Amino acid sequence: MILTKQGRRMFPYCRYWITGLDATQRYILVMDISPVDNHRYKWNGRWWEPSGKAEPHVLGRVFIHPESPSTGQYWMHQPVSFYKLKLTNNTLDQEGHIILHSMHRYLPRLHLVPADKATEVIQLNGPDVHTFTFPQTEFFAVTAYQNIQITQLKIDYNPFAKGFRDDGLNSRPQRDVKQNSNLELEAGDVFSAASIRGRPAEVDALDLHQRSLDSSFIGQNPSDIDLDKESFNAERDFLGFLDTDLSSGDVPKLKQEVSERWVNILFLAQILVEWGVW
DNA sequence: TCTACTGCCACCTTTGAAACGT
DNA sequence: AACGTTTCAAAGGTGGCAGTAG
Repeated sequence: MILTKQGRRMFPYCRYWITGLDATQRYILVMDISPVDNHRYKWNGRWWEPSGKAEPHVLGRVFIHPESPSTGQYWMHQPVSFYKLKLTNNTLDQEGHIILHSMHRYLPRLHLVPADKATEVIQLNGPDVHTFTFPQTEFFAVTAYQNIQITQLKIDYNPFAKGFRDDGLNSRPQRDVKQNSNLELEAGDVFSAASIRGRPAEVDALDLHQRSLDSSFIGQNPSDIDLDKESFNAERDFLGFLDTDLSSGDVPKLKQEVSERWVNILFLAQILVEWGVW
């Protein structure tokens, strides 16, 4: 994820499906981001490797979902998006963005706080607060991209970066493509590796894109979409989020089953792993 | 000298107000 | 007058790149 002084949105952002809440109970949804370990990292051209001790983490910065507090019924009737969350490396930030350090490794955390238990200071480690983390959402914070494949992935799927696509006027100069011709081979390897895992050998980027578009709204009927004021078109939604299911009974717990949509995200995560960037 | 960071830029999407048509 | 659609400009988000700092 890119950090800037004025704050930069996460992309892909986190979006959660929540079920099993008490429909009438009001909840506050809070997201924060915690360091995964105590290392600073560097990119050696192929993978991230530890490079010294981590900077002290800036505590106390969280993102409270703007629609909090809302009832369990409200949170469950649509996916909950955190696309407005912004990251910064400015330790003097006054905007309330989440402060992270560049070249460090982080994991987003979702906290479910019963509203009637909430005081002016939300205690995220309180007994009634349920915290969820998903290893798939781990990321490295940087101020400039280290890996051209991640850059290209974001350009391809972030609608705000459309101007940098190959068919755009501001596309990456051809010389870069030539310089990185070895990356094309690696990308080919990725899809070969994908086919080994049960995907058809003919799968290509376009196909992958289409498959994901097709499944972007699986399980979401038209009324769901109408109800979702933050609903986006399929292209914007594709890869625009790290989509995650939560489920709960009396006590929330992780949903074991995975939807086809989630499989898509996992598949893409797998690609990034193949690339050596996750 | 090298690496990470910063500020500015062009290009894009989103959003909301104004203009227009029914 | 009320409502719906279209247009347009401003705001905001994006990565690239050159310069700067350590």
